Amino acid sequence: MQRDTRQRRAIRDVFMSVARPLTPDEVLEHGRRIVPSLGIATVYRNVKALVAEGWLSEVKLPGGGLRYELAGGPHHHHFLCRTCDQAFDVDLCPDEIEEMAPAHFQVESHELVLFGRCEECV
Amino acid sequence: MQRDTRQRRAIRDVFMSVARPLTPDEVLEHGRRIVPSLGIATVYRNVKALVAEGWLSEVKLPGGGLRYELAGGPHHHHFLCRTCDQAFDVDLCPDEIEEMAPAHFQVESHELVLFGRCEECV
DNA sequence: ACGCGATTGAGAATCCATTATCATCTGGCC
DNA sequence: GGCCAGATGATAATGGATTCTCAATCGCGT
Repeated sequence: MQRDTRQRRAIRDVFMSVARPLTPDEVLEHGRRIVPSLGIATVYRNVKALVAEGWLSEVKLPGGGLRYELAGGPHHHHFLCRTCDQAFDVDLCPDEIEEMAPAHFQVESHELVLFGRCEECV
Repeated sequence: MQRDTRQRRAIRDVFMSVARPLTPDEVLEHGRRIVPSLGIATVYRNVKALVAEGWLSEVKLPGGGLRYELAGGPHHHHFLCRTCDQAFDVDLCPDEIEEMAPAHFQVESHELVLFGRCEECV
């Protein structure tokens, strides 16, 4: 059966305290403040498992690789800082957004990304 | 100096006739209908050169690698078909979109992507 | 405390997109 | 037609993200 390890607990704590989409490297960096020996393979394994059990969801932003965030939250979008490459949540969403598709196209979901400089990098 | 080769002409023709963002592989596939010997390295080289001279622009969509489209067109967004993975243009754009950022964040640009099934794949 | 099977972590291996290499080919000028 | 530097194309090499391997470690039920 699945065991409750320090590493897995640390990874969950990271997502709960940081509250924004994180790359595996960011998870590693934050997680090592809790469990210094944490390895990247463990991050990938646990993130994958947490996605499978529905606790995390994948966030695909233009450009780089996948990020992950707590699943189950309300609909929202993201802001990607061009300077520090951190992603942040954006709570608003224009409601007419899915009516913009070409005729005869079926829209299933959408993603809106703002690019710029975050508060720290302005 | 730069020479006007069959391959480069074919690649330009592909973008002008297809009129949607293309991956290098899609450019190769379409280009081979014009110049069957076309190689992927030539596609990458020419696409890169066409971006450098401002004739093409890069399109970064969530997930996979880069796509390219004719530069200089009006502001627009994209639709990505989950079934055939082809990208299409979406001409509309909600105008309040860049006002959604968190306070103290500077927005420089934005990207909106609709996901679903294109006309062919419905 | 014991034992075992799940988990970890370091490094190797893999995957995929892109770029470099280099012998061959070819546009454009004479 | 002939030259030759730029261009091509097959293949190898690269780089970055992710996964695999496997010996060592460690939850957890007994």
